[in-house]
Amino acid sequence: MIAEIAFPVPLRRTFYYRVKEEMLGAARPGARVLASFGPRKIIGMIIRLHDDSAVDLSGFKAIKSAETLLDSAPVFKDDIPAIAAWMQDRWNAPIGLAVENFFGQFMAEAFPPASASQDARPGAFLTDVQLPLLSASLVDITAKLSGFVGAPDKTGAAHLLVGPPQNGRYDIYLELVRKAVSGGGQVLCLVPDLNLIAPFEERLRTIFKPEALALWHSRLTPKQRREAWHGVRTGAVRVVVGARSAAFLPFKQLSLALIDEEQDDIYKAEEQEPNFHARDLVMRRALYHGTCVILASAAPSMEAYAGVEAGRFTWTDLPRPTLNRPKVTIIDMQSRRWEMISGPLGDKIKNAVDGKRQALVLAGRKGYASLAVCANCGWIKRCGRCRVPMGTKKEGDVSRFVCWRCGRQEPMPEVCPTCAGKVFRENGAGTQKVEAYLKKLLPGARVARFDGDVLKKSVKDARAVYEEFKKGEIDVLVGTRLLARGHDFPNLSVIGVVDSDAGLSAADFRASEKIFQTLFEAGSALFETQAPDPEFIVQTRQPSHYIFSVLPELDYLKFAKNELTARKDFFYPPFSELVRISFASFDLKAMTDFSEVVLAALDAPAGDEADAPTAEILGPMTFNDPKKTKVVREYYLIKLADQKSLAWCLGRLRTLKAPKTVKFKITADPYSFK
DNA sequence: AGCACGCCGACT
DNA sequence: GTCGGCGTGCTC
Repeated sequence: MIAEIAFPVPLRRTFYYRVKEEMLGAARPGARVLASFGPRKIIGMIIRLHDDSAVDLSGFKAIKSAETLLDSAPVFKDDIPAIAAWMQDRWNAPIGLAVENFFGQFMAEAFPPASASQDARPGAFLTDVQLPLLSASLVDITAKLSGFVGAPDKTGAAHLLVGPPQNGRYDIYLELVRKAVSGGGQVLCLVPDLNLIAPFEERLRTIFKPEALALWHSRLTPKQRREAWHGVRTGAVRVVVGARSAAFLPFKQLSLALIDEEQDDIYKAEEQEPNFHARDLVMRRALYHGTCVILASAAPSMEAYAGVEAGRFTWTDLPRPTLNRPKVTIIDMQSRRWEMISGPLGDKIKNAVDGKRQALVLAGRKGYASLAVCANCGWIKRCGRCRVPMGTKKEGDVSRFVCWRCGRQEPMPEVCPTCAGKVFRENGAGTQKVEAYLKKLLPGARVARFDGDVLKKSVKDARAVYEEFKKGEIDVLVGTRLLARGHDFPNLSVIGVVDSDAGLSAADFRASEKIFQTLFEAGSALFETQAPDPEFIVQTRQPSHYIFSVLPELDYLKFAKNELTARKDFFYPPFSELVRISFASFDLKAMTDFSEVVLAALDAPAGDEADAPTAEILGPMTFNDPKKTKVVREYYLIKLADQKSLAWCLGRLRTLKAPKTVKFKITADPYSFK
């Protein structure tokens, strides 16, 4: 018997080992084995087993034998070999690293199989505390979704719960989680970031005993990590609230997976191998657990929405008050190049304050300005490390340069180093600059700021600012996108967005989606306000962008239908699978020569490979690396019809090795286009 | 990723 | 003459 083994190394391939006689009975795909790998001994996972005759072993000097078997019984309910292979086909994740992510620090540990007795009494995990009665508007919604939890399917369905986080979303979560656990299963609650874990856990803690509840995120101590992981494995833990890496936990029997803010692209792990998308991974795992997946969002991703259009997913609306539909105004900033707060927006804020109402102003970024230019000679300060233009921030009366990329700070010189000019023009509006401007514009008004810097300085102070605004002790609050999502301020009458198109990159096919989502979430806060005639004012330098033609109605469905049609017409996800291949080199010719080789490899000549899919190729997009001016870069986007073609394409690309002078990177399902 | 092998610079 | 820098290559 021959075993194909994946090792925790960044290689997209398996290795052949002989299975020893005494191991024959117990060796099976999914079992971990110790084997000598080059000069060392490491733990890998059996991915497949073959009869000796079925494998061509010529061309190998020797075939080693796997030494010891760690697992006599499966650790995971899921088919990990299949999932890891799929992660390699889908995200170009090295198969062995994909496997390793499921075990984490416990990869080399052997554990006794979980006993069956531990999950005998689901009631034992609940406290005696009863959930408060649901408000009438939530009863039907909860009943509908509960039905899915009780009758999970195996078709890969998901259920969308659509609406802003305040309107009872958490009340529904609690009901569903309780129902799932009462039915004898486990629950995974995935949240986008660390600070959403605590409030969620707090609410769960009222109905679950502490030992039945676990948190999972990057800042756990080793001890907490161990307890949570083994608790999930043995079934002692019934509910996990975690960030995206919780998608890999060894659930014994998952009966509900809840993905909060499903549209957040933080769920795509792109910076580190193995790359994966937590939402898609959980949905794949759900197939093995027969789990009900709930995707919650105020503005669902196009992937989720497409599932609804195709009839694969269901859609449930949260109640949404419609009496206070805000008036939306788009302000064209092209002719107002030097204005930060346009006249109309300034007037509305002033009116709001005069009428004892409140205003929220969202700026594109924290800090003061995004760019400082010498007014005399045009000199621009650049970061010594990153080569990107530096922004400025103020501490008291002292201005400093800050790099937006690496955070490095430098003192601002008295005079321009090239022309000795004394005046710097500071372009681009950060929260500090907007705050300063509004304080001048509205003498007497109470203006405050809430952004990452305030939060970093003191969480308590930031909290206080937030509470003061909520209580009406602050008239105008200036903040970043941090403030856009899911708040209710009853006396809010105006929301202004200063640089709404700051993130509208032409290269990113998801740019419209992202901008609509943030603006929609921000605008939605006005649906909740008690103030009459709320106004949502959005400044942009690209008013002709189609996003601003659908924004005024603040109608997600209208946007989604539009956007989905555009995606279909231009053959973008979710209608195609995307691969980005990027090249970087000091040597332009070597780079272009190699990229030609790569493109030729995808363009399978007729007869050479009959089953080669057709790929639509976009590019090259060429640019200089701002970090190192001598490096040239380019990338292509490859669009493929389905996951099978995607797997073929990645397999083909993997066989190509770049010359030493050229850096070559493959990104499957890319989310960032900087 | 590790780990070995290998080929050039500064040391007891 | 040797210790050790990290470039390159390999793992069934």
